[in-house]
Amino acid sequence: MPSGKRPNMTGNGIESDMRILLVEDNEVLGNAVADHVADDGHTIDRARRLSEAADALAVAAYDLILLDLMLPDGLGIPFLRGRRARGDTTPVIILTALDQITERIDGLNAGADDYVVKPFDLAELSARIGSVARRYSGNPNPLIRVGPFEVDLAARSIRREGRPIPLTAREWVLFEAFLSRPNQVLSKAQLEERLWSFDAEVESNAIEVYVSRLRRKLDHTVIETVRGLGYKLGCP
Amino acid sequence: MPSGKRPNMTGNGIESDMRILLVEDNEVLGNAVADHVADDGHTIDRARRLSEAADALAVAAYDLILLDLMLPDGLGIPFLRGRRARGDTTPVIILTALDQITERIDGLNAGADDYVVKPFDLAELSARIGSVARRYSGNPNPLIRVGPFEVDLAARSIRREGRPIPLTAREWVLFEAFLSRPNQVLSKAQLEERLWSFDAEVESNAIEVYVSRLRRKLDHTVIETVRGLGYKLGCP
DNA sequence: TGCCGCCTGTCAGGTGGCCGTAAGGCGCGC
DNA sequence: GCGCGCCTTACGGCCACCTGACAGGCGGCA
Repeated sequence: MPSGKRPNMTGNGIESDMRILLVEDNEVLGNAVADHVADDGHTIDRARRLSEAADALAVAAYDLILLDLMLPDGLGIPFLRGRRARGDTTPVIILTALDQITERIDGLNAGADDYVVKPFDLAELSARIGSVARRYSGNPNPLIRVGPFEVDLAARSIRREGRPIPLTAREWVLFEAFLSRPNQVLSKAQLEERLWSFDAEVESNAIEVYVSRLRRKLDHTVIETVRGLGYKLGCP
Repeated sequence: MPSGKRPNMTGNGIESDMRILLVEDNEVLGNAVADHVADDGHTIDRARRLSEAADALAVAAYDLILLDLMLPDGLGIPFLRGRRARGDTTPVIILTALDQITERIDGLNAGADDYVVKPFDLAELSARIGSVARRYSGNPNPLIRVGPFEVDLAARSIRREGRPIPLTAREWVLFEAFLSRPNQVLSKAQLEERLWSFDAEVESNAIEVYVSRLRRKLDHTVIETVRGLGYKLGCP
């Protein structure tokens, strides 16, 4: 979620313009939705298959995704689940023709924020978009900037130039540890205690391995080695 | 690293930790937070009502306030707004329950720097505290000026005109030794004891070598030779 | 239920930096 | 000139660290 827009999203009912990705292969329905949403003042991009959606999401950050569940190259649910698993927290509204409870539940379980059932009233879609916007405007997770990265602690996500970087549980805890004591050297013992609580029976170079993995995923300059003492966060 | 248990070897002996005021009436949550924050190395004071908080703030300066919004003698938002109106800029992190969305937004508008939603992960709280520390870090750690150098003992870093100068472990310990006894001649025996504890026998000109290395990295005038006695820090 | 993929902790090989030593040179005092 | 203390450079050994690889575990999915 681009921070520049957040100040407008005060949750007072005043919704700012959002950048929305519409994933829908049906031309007629898609065009209608796109026009309507654009009329509402939002910026909308269009994807007609999951692969196109993935490309778009890799390039830019969106405030909301409108996701059809049946695409030419796959189903929306696994797609959504996969993105959530990788740490992407972009709000999602599901557009589904399958008026079946199980699909809806699957969708919400997979991490969707809301759904509308086709055929739907465009005014209802506007209302749902507004609802999601309001919900997230009431939850403007503060972003922390670390070098080129934007960290959202509540969402447990970290992005570089809008692109989310998936971290595993341990990797995240480690990174969090560095964030909690900026500009300070953390010894391996301190980090071990943080990662494995007190029952630390880790008798290997696990810390080194996780530091290595973090560096590979983020940037090799993010974590600085202080020989003989430990590690510290690189640039502030 | 031999022994490594000397407090002055780690550079963490100097506290760059924050003084934090926790304003929270819930005993269980408050104790948990207080313990965890203390474990992070910060100093924490406890207030259970706004009146106590006001008293504490009148007596001492704090680096950070953790503020619950529902206190027995009033709400946190007006309290915060009042302090901001009076020019107090102490960073504030709001502790709020999930269902207090509007209060959260009011809180940020009232001048809070961040918030965490109860129930929150203590590790996340640590990270947010670190974040606030970094955001407000004009000087998170006390800087010592030695001639053209800026020394940050906690971060174990030394800079010249902003450019960091990397020091090895031994070099740093040696430099620290001079810093701890400014304007005083240190004999080679004293320095050896500091560098190699008591046990290790060093039968060479190691001290001379390290002094030379330090001079090359820093400046040839930083360490003065007192022939026959030892060395002393150059600049006053 | 069984299969498969991801996470996790461990290990070993490799490497680069740090460390202590030694040796040669310089300058000061005698 | 000579001795002594100090400075500097060079070098081999060692160790902290890095990273690729792998087996076990766990959960998701068919």
